[in-house]
Amino acid sequence: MGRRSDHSREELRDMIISEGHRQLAETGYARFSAREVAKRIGYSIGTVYNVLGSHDQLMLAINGLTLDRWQGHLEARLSAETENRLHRAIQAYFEFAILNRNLWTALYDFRLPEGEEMPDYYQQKVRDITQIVIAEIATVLPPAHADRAAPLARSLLACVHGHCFFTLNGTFRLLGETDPLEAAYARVTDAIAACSD
Amino acid sequence: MGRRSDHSREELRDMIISEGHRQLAETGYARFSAREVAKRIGYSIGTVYNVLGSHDQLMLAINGLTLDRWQGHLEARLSAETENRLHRAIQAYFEFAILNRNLWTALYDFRLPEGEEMPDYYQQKVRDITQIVIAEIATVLPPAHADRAAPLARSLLACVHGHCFFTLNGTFRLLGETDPLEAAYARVTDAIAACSD
DNA sequence: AGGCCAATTGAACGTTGTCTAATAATTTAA
DNA sequence: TTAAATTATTAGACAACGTTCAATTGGCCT
Repeated sequence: MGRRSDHSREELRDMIISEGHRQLAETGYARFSAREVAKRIGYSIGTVYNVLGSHDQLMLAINGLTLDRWQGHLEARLSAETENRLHRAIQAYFEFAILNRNLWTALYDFRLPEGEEMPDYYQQKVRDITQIVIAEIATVLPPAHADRAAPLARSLLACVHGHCFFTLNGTFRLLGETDPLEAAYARVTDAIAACSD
Repeated sequence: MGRRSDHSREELRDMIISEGHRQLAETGYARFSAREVAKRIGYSIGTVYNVLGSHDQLMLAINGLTLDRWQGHLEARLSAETENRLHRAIQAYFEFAILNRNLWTALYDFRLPEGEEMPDYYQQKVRDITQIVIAEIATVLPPAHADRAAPLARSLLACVHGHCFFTLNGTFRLLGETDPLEAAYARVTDAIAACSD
């Protein structure tokens, strides 16, 4: 067959990515397959490669979509919340990861070959999410220490990430930790207290 | 051919695991292949499967070896260190991960299928490493708060893990963080200070 | 109508994990 | 010392994967 009028190239790209997103959520990164995506949307494997370029670029696009959803989730949970916004943010972090286990895990399972950098559009998404956290940290820090907000936010992001990661990969269950969210929140309040001496 | 007298079953198992370990260190988890391991030790792929059982069990055994090395590295760096042992421990954590990037990363890239638990021998190795950290935390905590050592150690392990993870996967570089080790150490001292109020 | 060109295909290739029937060597039994 | 049982090892088969690409299809323009 040749040109098909029912989908533009742009629409087809979106179809592939969103079907891939759906499939990744179901099967997880290890069992994800571009062939299966092609089959499900009724196109051949060749078309997927013509439109997306490679497995890596497909994964990048899918993970990018996950980042969008994650940011949306975070903003939704944070909107109209006036007190304890930091606790709410950490809760939203965990919530998204647990509700979208396969998608969230794939963000870190997938890596470009050594030496290759993430494309700009992807890097920007990561920075955007980080910026939300920086802003939240800035509001709870004394104005005199406003310059500490960015490095502190990066560090606390890593800290919360670690707690979330150990929750999902079973390490915390193995070690007998029963309330990882509160543990993460405790580390955040400790750090802010230390910075507000 | 049949039985070969030059290697006992036990020796062959060790050969496979240590050659797999070597190959994992070189190529990383994504490109690791049991077939290649077989080729390098001069046995066929079938033998590897007869001795190890499956790709998953081979990975488990290899990651178990990595955990052994990690614990050894940590103990070596900590031995005969009398002051600032906690700082030294975090440094050793980062050092091992950076020096053995592919091996360390594979500890978290590899996961058993959903629902399957890590075997006991593997869980015990994780607990053993954790116990070292618990002991270190206990020594810097006021005796009155000795019961906080275990949960605090778990949480700080997750925190340091997050910093190390973001260092190796490029997130920290992306965000402009230049000294992740000291950031992690700051979080640890903050937590201990808060617990020693 | 005829030709151009973008879109699409599916077969081909090399690689992977996994399984299994066949084979070879060793140990045990007669 | 043979014969039988046991164990170790192999290589080929299978399905699935990512990737490439020559061939083909069908809409568009002149």
